[in-house]
Amino acid sequence: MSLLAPAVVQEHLSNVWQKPGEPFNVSATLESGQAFRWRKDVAGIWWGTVGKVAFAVWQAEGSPFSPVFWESFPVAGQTELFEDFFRLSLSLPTLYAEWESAEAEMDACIQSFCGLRVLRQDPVECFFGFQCASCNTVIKIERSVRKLAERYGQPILMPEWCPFGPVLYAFPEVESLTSADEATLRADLWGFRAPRVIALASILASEGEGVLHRLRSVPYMEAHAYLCSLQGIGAKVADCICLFCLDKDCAVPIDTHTRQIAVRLFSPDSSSRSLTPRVYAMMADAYRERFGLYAGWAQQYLFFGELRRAERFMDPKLD
DNA sequence: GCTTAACCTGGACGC
DNA sequence: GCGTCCAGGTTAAGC
Repeated sequence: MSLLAPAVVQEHLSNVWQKPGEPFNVSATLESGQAFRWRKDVAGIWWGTVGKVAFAVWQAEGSPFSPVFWESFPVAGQTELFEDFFRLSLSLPTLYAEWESAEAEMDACIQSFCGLRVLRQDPVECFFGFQCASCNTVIKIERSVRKLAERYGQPILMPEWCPFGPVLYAFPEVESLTSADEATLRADLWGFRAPRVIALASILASEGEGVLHRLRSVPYMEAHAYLCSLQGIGAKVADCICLFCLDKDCAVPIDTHTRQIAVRLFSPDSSSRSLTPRVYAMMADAYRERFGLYAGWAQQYLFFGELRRAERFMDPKLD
């Protein structure tokens, strides 16, 4: 493994993030199922957008303590936004010590995904991205969300050396989605979720600008209750939104993977029980009791480990 | 309070 | 090539 950045990185990514003793694993962070529109090119550079700003990010693979090179577009050097999105002000080693003493299985996850961070995404993109997740596969979610941005989002002009085209697209404004066409969304694989997108956009638009952003400043339970009150949003999607964009670090989304983990680690007797609201709450509380205020972050490590295990089971060549 | 079926559809898998 | 099953969920009806 070489820590030497490719020529294209040295030439074009002029900003560097590195903090002694503080890990940041770019690939694990962006591959762990939190965000659906980041893509890696052949040089290993990750490309994605945060609001109306596009980023290119590179780090030597498998080296979470190595420098991270990055650039933003169209305005260069958006350090505050970069550090905010990747939550780089949060120190992980302290959390690791707490998690390892709470759960033996965390040790292997931390070894494997050291530096994985929970993102602070744009609430509108996160909200609609996880709309697409119900009864779906990650590949199809990524395709559908990307299509949505291309149809209704604002283009961001990219430099000629960007391999993903002359423009990337910002995620659409809520107002743009209120006038989206259901048949078009269905053609983009949104399926039965298509009318929900339009209906939810109308509700959010009627609530006034920034209704989702305002949830960042209310307690977790209040934000979760508001999201669950919306037609088509259940406890799992509400928890994904709370964790990945609303600063609710204790939110624990219980899906098929995190449920398997909970059964294995905390409550083997619940393996045959249906995931009713009561069982959902019980499992999420079990994570919080064990991992504390950052239970959602700990869950993300265990979730990613489970995901990787499932991928290896499907395709042994990955070993 | 729990179980079940319906909602879309691409891809994997078995035949 | 074709049929069947599954996937990061939610909802409402029936019990």
